[in-house]
Formats: sequence, C-alpha cells, structure tokens
Amino acid sequence: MLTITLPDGSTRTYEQSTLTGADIAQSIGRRLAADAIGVLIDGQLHDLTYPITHDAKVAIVTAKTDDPNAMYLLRHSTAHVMAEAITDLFPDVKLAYGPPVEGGFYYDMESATPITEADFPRIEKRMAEIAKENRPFTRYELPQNDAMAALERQGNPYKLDNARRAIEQDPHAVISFYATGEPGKNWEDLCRGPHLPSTGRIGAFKVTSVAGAYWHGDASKQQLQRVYGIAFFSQAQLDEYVHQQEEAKKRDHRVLGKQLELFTISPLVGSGLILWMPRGGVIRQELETFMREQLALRGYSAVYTPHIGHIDLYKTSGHYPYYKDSQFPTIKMSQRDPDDQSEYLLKPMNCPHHIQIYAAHPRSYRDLPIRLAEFGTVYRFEQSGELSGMTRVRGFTQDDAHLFCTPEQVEQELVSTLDMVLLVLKTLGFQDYQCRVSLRDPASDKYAGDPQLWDRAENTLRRIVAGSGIKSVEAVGEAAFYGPKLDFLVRDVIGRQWQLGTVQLDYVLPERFGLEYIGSDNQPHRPVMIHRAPFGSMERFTGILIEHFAGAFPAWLAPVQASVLTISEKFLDYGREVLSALQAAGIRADMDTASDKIGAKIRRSRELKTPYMLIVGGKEQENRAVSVRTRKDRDLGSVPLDEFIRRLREEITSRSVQSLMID
RNA sequence: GCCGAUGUAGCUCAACGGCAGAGCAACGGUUUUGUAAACCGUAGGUUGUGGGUUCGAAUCCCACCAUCGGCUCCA
Repeated sequence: MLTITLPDGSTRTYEQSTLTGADIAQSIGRRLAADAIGVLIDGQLHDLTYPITHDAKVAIVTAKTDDPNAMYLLRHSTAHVMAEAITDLFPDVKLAYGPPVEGGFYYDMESATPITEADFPRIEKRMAEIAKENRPFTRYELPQNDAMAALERQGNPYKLDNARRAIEQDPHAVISFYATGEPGKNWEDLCRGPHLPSTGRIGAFKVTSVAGAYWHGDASKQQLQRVYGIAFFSQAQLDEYVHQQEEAKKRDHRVLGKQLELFTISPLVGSGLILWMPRGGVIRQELETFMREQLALRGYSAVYTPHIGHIDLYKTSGHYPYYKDSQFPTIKMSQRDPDDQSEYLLKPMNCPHHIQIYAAHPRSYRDLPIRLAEFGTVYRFEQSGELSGMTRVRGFTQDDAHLFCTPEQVEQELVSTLDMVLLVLKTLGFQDYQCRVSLRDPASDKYAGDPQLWDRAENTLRRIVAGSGIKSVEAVGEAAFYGPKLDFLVRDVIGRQWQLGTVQLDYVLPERFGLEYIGSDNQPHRPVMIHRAPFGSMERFTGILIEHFAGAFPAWLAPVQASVLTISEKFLDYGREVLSALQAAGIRADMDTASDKIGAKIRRSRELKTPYMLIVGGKEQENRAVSVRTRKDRDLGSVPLDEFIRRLREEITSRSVQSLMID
C-alpha cells in the first residue's frame, strides 16, 4: 500500500505496491489524466509511466507554458523528434548531445554534409510526420556493461563518451534509453529522460538556426553542428513567439542605431570601432555629465592619461601575459630605430596608468582614499566572430576610476561605490538586472596573489552585497585575475547577457607595483585598490540603453527633446519664435520646415521618437501657445509656450525616466 | 579564431545565366494644409573587393573584406 501526498497537502492511499503518475492522475480525474504529461515525484521530474514504489509527494505536470517542468519535457522530447528526423534525412550523422535550453532546445551532431537553413523545411516536415504518428516515448534501462556494449556496436563515439562520463560521475548511474515508439523497432537514443508520453503531445515547433559548436565546449576539440529549435504546446503560442522575436528585432540597438542615426561603423575605420553620430553623441554627453556630477559630489579627482603605454607597464601589472592574444599587436620602436628595443601597447585598460599617478610621489595615510577618475578609452582585439554592434567592440571608453585606500577604508569605499552603481541603474530605470559576485575558481592557477587575501576580498564583497539588500548570485571562476568583483548584468533584446557596471577589489596590483603610503605609525603600508565603472563601457551601456528604451529616450537623454511642427508655411515665423525660445531655455529643439501636411510631419517625428511634438498654427500663434503631442500619441492640447518650457525643463533637470506631462 | 548564412541606390527590398528595378529618403516644382505618408518630376549603381568559368555573371566557382546566428574567449 502506498500513501501519496498531493500538492494541496491532501493524501491518497493506493492498494498497489507500484504505481505510476498516470495511475494517480487517472484516479484523480479523467481530465487530469488527459492533460498529464509528466510527474514530479518528491520534486524530481519523471516520465508519467515511472514506477513509484514508496510513499511520496507527487505533483502531476500538465501541458502549461508557464511551467518550466512542462516546457522541459516538451523541448527535450521535441529535440528527440528533430534528431530522428535529421537521422532519417542525413543517415551519416552521429548525434552527440541534445538538451533543452532556455528558449528552446538544440541537438549537437557530427555530419559530413553540412546542414543548412535550406534543409529546415524538410526536417520540419519529417518532424511533423513523427509527431502525427503519436508514437510513445518508451524508456528502457540496461545494465552498464550491456549498455556500453550496445553503444560500442552503434559506433557513435559521442554517445559512448556520454555514457562513460555518466558512469564516471556516479558509479551506480542507471543507463537508460528512449525509443520513440517500440524499442528495437523505432528510432532510439541514449538518454536520461524524462519525456512526454508520446510525440503527439508536441503542439508546434520550428527549427530555428544552425551553428557550429565545440564538443564539450572545448575549442581544441572537434567542431560539431548544432541545430536549434523551439517548441510550444500550441500553434498560437509559437505564432506569439515568432511575433515577439520580430518585435525584439525592431528594438535591436543595431537596427535602432541606424534608424535613429545614433552610431555607425565603417569598415574603413575598422571593425568593432564605434563612430558616434551627432544624435548618439548627445546621449553619451548627457550620461557623462550625469557621471561627472556624481564624481564631483563623491570626492573623485579627474585625471587624463594617454592611449598608449610602454609594454613593461603591462608586464608589471600582469595583464600582458594573460591577455596577449586579445590585444592589438605591439608598436615596435625598432621599426624606427633598430637600437631601440622598446615596445608600446595600445592601452587595454586604464589602471596601470592611474597607478603611475598614485606612485608619482609619496603618499600619506592622510591623503587616502585617493579616487582617480577618467573616461578612459581602451582597445582590445576581440575575436572577429565576437564583434556585435556597440555591445562587443574593439575600442571603448570606460567610466573608469581607481580608488586607493587603506585596508580599513575598503569597506566604506565599496559601500559608496556600490551605491553609485545602483544610482546609475535606478536613474535609468533598470530593474531587470542581476548582480553577480564573481569569485575565483580555487582549482585554477590563473589567479595572482595570496589566497588568504583572496578569501578576505571575497568575504568583504559578500558582506557588502548582503548589507545592501540587493539580490545576487555567486559565480565561481568569473573573477578577474587580480581580484573578485561585483558585476551587474543585463540582457539584450535577443536574450544575450552583458556586463554593464562593475566593482572590483584588488590586493594584487598594489603589490605588483610596490605601492605604498606612510601610516600614522610612520611605517610604509600597502594600499588596497578598488576598480569601478558604474556604466562599464559607454558604448555597451548606450547600446543596452537603446534597447532598454526601444529608442524612445527620456527627455534628458533624447537627442532632440522637442520638434516644432508648423501647420503650414504661413506659420514659419511663429515656429521660429518658438524654436528660439526653446533653444534659449537650453532645450534641444528643431523644426520641420517641409511643405508637407501636419500628418506627415507627425509621422516623421514619431519615427525619430522625439518626446514632444509642438504643433503650431493660427490658434497657437494667437495665444503664444503650442499644441503638445507626445510620441506615445497623447494629445495634451494647447499649452502656453512659457508653461511648456517650464515643465519640460523640470522634466529634463530632474532626469525623469517618465514624461512629467502626461497627467 | 572556428562552423554556417548573407552582402544590389542613403534605407527597406526585387530581379536568381540574357537591357539592374520599386517604395521611402534626397533634389526641383505644384500645393498652404490642424494631429500616423499631398501631387508631379529629376537624379541616384563598375551589384562588398579581387580573380575565374561563360558568347554573356548581381546570378555559377575561388580568395579576401564586412555583417548576421552560434561556438570559444572576455582584464
């Protein structure tokens, strides 16, 4: 007899000694039995037919899009169906690994003939046939020896390796296979499961893309083909997904950057090198002004350093050996003078330069903390395949600063620095970000410095984050080589995660450069460094910001804050008067002087996402007013010109994310 | 860097071995307009670059450059 506890806390007893999720669903109701696709047994996801042999907490999983377990079953099962379809069409493929992932699933495989997008329709057609056949996913298990022997016979090195790794990890691992239909008769695959009851439960799917991927993510290993797909329980959900993807594409900063004339990239200048156009320049300048205000309020000193540095500087800092391959090649002075063996590097970071400013003369404990800030432009030779719009580039400007302080001051400086990062995110209305506490990987030897200092630094960061109350995740192996850090991550419109602001704690570089200050005991001491950049890179931050606002920037950032649209050329004189008044008040304004009708002017202004359209005609001229329309199509009616200017100025100076004029 | 795809007018796209086109933008003219595209016209191109195949190449092949989707990397 078995006692089963259901999610609502109720219990049911069953006479059988073994039981399945399907039995339980059936006993609860016919409807649930029909909807059931899997089962959680004591929190573990299993097939509906998995035998339950002891008392357990059981939850029936049904085909719901918002249930991650349901989506796991669906996508994992669809990956199998896709793999079967591909093996039918490309008999030479050797399957490797096919998991569900966030936003879909993929299957890695080795294939002599490349699979391309042109093959997707017939793959999908074959998948549809398999789904229509409604074959059950049938699990069977083999003793390890038999399983390995079976895999040997199949001659697939990847599957063999998968099984071997599973056994290595857990000597008692159960080796299971899933047949899509009947074992021995239909297609089958080494697989841990679980799966949907049958292929007919797959509602709608799409093969989305194909790409190269390394076996076990190791670039030195064989490259496989990775075919990506997506699946939903219904066609309507798939249609919705496709629609969302299309909408997301319109928000892509590369699309909007072109459309709104914010930035451009010229192959003649070079890949990954951003040219800020006037409209984008406004945004950057406003962000920098905002930051400079904060620096002044928080006791920072502005410094300026050159774009190149002697290579020995980076050998001393330790950057050079670590990042040799991702730097622009060195400038060899021997090309000019054979006797001069020195080399210069386009600077990949600002800290060594700032360190030299600190080291320029002796420091007293009374001088600390010293906070050196610079919008410093750095150059890194990113791999060609990695470049992406403004978010991954080869030249970018960090809103960088380095804080030199006593060990006692570290905590206070970190708190204040973290506050600054959070202020930036708050001011720009970012809510959907992640704070990652990036720690060292104790198993790796890439980290410099004393492990005790590392422990201390990591614990300090943990304490600061805990004290701030922000949500965070720890990530082992994500630290810089010189210290642990707090990274603030956001996603772009196509789901890629990017690091924006960062706060890094560093005991290593002061050591390497032999930095000192004289303490109250009249003895030399070693300062501690904090590296911090609330925006991170101006390029990346702006790119993400474009997507965050979908190009509709708040007034304080908008390239043009208000556009004067005249009803006809008869009102050009009044339009010019309005324009001058706006400009005299420090508002970025322009005027559409075309002979088009007002509808066309509104349309153009909307496309540029200008916050306010000021429509002026006879009525407005008479009352020295403007008719205000927002880019969101709110008609605020006629507003006296002076009042509009006053209200817009308030919106701008308060750096409001929202329009203050929508009542 | 690796795998795959894609490069045609400022932008979005068509032509897919046989005369390189459209819409928008630009420019000129007409219109003088009241809240998401007035009308007519003009101009705009060595089809990313360089080779090759062919009577003939935007179209087929090769190399390079760039972009896109992934992988790897990311101080």
